[in-house]
Amino acid sequence: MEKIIIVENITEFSIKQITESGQAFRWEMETDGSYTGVALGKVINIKQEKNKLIVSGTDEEEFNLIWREYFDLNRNYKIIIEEFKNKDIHLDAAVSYGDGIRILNQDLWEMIISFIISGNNNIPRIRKSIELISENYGDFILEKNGKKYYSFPTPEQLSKASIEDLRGLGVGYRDKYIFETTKSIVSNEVVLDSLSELSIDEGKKELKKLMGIGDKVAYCVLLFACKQSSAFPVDTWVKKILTKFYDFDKTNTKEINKFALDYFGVNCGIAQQYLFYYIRNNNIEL
DNA sequence: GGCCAGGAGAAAA
DNA sequence: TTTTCTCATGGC
Repeated sequence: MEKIIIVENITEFSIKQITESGQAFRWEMETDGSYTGVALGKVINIKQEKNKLIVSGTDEEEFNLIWREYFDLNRNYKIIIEEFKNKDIHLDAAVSYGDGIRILNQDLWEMIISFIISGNNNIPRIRKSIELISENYGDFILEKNGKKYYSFPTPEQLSKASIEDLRGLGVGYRDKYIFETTKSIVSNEVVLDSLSELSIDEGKKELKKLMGIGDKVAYCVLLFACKQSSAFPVDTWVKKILTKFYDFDKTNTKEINKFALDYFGVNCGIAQQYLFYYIRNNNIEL
């Protein structure tokens, strides 16, 4: 019998918006409107009814210990959103459209590989590759409704894959990046344990030692796995946002980050997520 | 059939 | 130091 708990009084939270906003790749909507996700080596299902969550696959103790932090429920979004709403009409619209988005606190290693795959790629194909990697190199967790779920492999598990093996999973030319990065982690050439304690600049510098990680991917990793809400990833969509909404067309990463921090504030990474989701899902005049 | 996708590395300027 | 070219792949 599966464990089911009910969590009440959850505000500024939409499981749909959170899992469909392009920050996580292993959540899927079920036919009943609930969402099943694989994260932290576990499988959980969440059905949301306004401010109430019906969560299966965990218990209260584990929810408070792990999932509360994963869903960033310890952060007060009311204050952040209020500040964004008063910033300008674009961010106001983006925040309204993305109502309920929170920045997940995901596994560092999984984010590194996931966003290496994301480069010059599209979200459905990124999801597909991550799924295949998990099926082939992760651990079997459980079977539910005829579907088997696998954890994301550890660096040691993934190190068993050759470049050719990885190419077979649809990652394209990123096969070498994944192979080399995995090797760097397994050999302790780059140590992930204390990465979250570094400053944002030091963290980026460390991450960029890994093959396949540049400024954009490093900021995604820092934002989605290291609680660096000032990390401001700039992809093709955010570039459009900056030029069209903010008349800012500089391409230098340092200058962009200075602008983002000065204008949006210390939570510019969170602003970025609302804007990204907004422009990506609306055909706004470009 | 060219263009695009949550870019990065290597070569060239 | 900054710009340009190339990379694998599926969807349109």
